[in-house]
Amino acid sequence: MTPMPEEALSADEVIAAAIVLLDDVGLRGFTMRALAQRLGTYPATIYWHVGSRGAVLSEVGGRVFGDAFDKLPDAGSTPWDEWLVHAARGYREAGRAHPAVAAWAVTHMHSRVTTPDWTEAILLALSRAGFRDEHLTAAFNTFLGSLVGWVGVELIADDPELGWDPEQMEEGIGALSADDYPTIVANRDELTNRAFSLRWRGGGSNPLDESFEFALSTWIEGLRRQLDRDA
Amino acid sequence: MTPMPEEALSADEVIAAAIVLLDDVGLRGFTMRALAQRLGTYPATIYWHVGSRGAVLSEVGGRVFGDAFDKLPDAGSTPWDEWLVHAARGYREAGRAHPAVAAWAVTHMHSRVTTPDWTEAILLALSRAGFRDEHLTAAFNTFLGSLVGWVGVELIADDPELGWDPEQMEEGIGALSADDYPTIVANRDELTNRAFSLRWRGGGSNPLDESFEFALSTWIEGLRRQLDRDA
DNA sequence: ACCTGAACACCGTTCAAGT
DNA sequence: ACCTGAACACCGTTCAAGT
Repeated sequence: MTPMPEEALSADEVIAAAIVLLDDVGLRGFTMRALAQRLGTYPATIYWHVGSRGAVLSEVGGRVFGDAFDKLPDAGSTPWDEWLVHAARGYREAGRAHPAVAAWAVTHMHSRVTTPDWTEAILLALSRAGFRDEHLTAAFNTFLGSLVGWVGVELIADDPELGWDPEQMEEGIGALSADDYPTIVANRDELTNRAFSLRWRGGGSNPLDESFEFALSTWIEGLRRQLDRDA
Repeated sequence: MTPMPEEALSADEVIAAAIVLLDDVGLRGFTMRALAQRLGTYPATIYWHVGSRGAVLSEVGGRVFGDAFDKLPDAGSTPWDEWLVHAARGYREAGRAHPAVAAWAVTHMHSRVTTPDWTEAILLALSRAGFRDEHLTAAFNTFLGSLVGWVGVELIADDPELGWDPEQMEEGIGALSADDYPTIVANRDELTNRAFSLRWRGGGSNPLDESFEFALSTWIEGLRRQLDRDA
């Protein structure tokens, strides 16, 4: 398990340990000191091999979503809508396996995290669908932003420190009056812990599979409609 | 500007100062000490009036998006699709006015931030559109997750500390080969700083208006198609 | 009720020094 | 080239004490 103590540490080992640490303690507990300790070394060693905390997280994101990309079918030979479904599910599965990474990725989506491979493949799929020029850009941003954003929202950590007091939330939802909030009250059982903003368990322990599949087909049907409109 | 030194501080004043501080220094620079200093008091005073840093941010989110909600038309008398357009633009405008708050909201979307008012109104609009029971939940999550997530992705801070090295990114995009990344290269000028993952300027200074409107109509057309399918 | 001032237990990051 | 050990300049939060 632990690397041979005689061997020099490698950047790859740092990234791998960072992923495990993030899974164990979340974004908040992910400190350079904790990471160094797990590797049996000192914080400055991390800086030497990878760089700052942000650099480590970027590399982690690249690794996690890069691996997910490698499992996808070929965007050039799969029907575009089918490929987008595979891509979205693949992104979400990678996120679900490492929720802290997915949460971080929402607010740090640049080319080191969403790699050129992802970018090219999504653009290729949308291009094969028929999107061109500024419509290609818009369709790309629509798909990627909706996907990365939605999954980030779903995978909120259920960390009471961050403002989720389960009892208080349940009580708050229960106290909403039918006069002021008729639609919520009429659907309370259905919505509780299933609707964003009416749940107190994050997507890690409480995945919203049905909603995700619904959202995914909404995005793709919507994109299809945009093609019809331009044609 | 500054409150009378004789007057006791109020929670409202703390929230108001917090919003200004967040606008000035971003999420990273938003510390309890800095907030206390701006109010001419001590960190413990913040704790007495509002609570922890997370509590302050929750209240800030509630205020920012609560004010945005108050400007929306009535969800019960506006056509559902039209109302969703207003709601989405209102949310995004509030986010653009306070990007740090929007970025925080993505990973902290619970009932104190996305208030019951928002939840009720969106549910009402979707209910009037024809969504029922589990389809109502799914449509709600689709709309809110896509919206909050997309805007959060758009409004990434352009903070070089966080991994955006402009020169390095521009160089990286320029170095992509046409063999490996034909679609990116063919559309490079169109995509650079306009496509998520190929930009190095966040949505605060570089808004992606066209893509947002495209995304919004994609979501709504997609939802319409879901209704057709069930009917 | 409201605030002060200090303290506790941490952080990320840098750097001189070692091997 | 790779790592140690310590230091710097911060954090969020708590708490006894004041008024």
